[in-house]
Amino acid sequence: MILIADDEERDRNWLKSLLKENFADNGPIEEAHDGQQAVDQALKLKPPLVFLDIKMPHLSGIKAAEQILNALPNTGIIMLSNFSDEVYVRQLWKVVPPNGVFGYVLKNASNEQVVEATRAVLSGDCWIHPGIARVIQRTQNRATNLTTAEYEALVCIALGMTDHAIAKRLYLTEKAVQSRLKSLYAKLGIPGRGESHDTEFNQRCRAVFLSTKRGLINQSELDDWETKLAQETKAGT
Amino acid sequence: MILIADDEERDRNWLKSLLKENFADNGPIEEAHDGQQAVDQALKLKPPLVFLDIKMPHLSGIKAAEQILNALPNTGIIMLSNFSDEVYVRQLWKVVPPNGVFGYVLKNASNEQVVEATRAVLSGDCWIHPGIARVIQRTQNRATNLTTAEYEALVCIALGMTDHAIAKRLYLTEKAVQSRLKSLYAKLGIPGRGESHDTEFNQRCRAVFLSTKRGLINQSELDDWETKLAQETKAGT
DNA sequence: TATCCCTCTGGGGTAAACCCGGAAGGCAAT
DNA sequence: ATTGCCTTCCGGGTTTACCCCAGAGGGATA
Repeated sequence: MILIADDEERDRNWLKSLLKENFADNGPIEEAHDGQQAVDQALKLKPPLVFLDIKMPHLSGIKAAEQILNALPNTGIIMLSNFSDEVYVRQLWKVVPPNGVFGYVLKNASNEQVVEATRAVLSGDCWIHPGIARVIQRTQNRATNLTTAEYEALVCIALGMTDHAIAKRLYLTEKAVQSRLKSLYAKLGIPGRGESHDTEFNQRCRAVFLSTKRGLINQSELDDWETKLAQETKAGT
Repeated sequence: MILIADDEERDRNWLKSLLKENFADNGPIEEAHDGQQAVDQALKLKPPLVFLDIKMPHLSGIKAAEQILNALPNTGIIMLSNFSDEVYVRQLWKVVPPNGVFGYVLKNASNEQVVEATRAVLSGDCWIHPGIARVIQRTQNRATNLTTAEYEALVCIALGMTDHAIAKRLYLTEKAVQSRLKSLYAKLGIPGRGESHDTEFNQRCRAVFLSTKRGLINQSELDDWETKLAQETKAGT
């Protein structure tokens, strides 16, 4: 029994036919169309292996994985993602138990790679797509890894908030916010006003650009944050 | 004879099998792996119909279409895209001849939609994916459509440039840059400092956020702009 | 021709974003 | 406990981005 959760029909079909060819003895293949269905199906059917697309309506693949692993820690999880976004690796690291079994494959992976990953997870190993190896490296590097404080500030400026608005929202001084931003700029390697005379940057926008480029943040995540923000400010007033 | 240009093997195979099933009498199906190959193949084979993925290495689908249409104006073009990004519609509108024959389908289209689009273009009609209908509407709406000047400014702030840097680059006054930005903010509907007391925004970052959300700009386009920028500044000094 | 819109220009002001140094707190090491 | 290190926070300054006003030239439309 293998469960596939993906909102795109084409990807589901592709994966299903691939699994049917190579893993016919692992029982039937079930499908889910969003994160919530994936959790429901997983808790009911208790499959040993679940494929989860990261970007799904209602409930992201990460959160679905969290809920599934809470109830059934021995479930093997293979995440599917379109991009090697650092946001996701970052979140996933917090969710997966230290010795959990999981795989991470990009959607542009070859068929062989997917089969390999599936085989690995089924036999209790992990399989990480080579494309995100350096991303994981970066999340563990002191000089470039962002702290939670810096990450919060990053999300806020990416949404277009002012220092004052960020301060009010996070219960900080404006100075504290600026301090966070300052260290954020430093870690992203953005030159200040004095240095690097040939290229002038608006650090705030530059930080957003570079972070998006490196996959520290991405649009769909930001959209989630924005709706969350709108709800809280509505409740707050 | 039908030519398919896409850098993703999976998408090529999907499209190829789909075409073979439904359009077997249209001759063989040729493939290209990037934009440059697509142009070369098209000029050599002169196929009546070409599928072009927008996001390809070396040469984007848009530019490939431009070159192909320059040499063979009667070629039918069907663009493939992952997202309903306004940038592309914007560019495509300039490239395609007024009465040119083309289609635009998103990659999450159903098989039926692709067949429909193919049939339409082969018989001399256009086929536009419903998902981007409103985008096209927006590109023709006075109040929300961005002018070239505003678009240039948008790209620059998205890259993280300061007013001064933008002015120097576009040979303008800082005042002119600010003027462009002001009208840009207005069209995006971003409130200024005085108005809307509950929500404060850094207009600059907010503009980038909203534009990305609405598909006016996207990361891969910005990356292209940045390399172009780096080259020109290198040549300029 | 008259009208509209876009764009650039100018002066002059306010508030926000950024720079400097310094100091309180947690954490690890020895 | 002391020393170091890092993160986070604070205060006093400078620069940049944004605001309001008004006006003029170019281009398209009618």
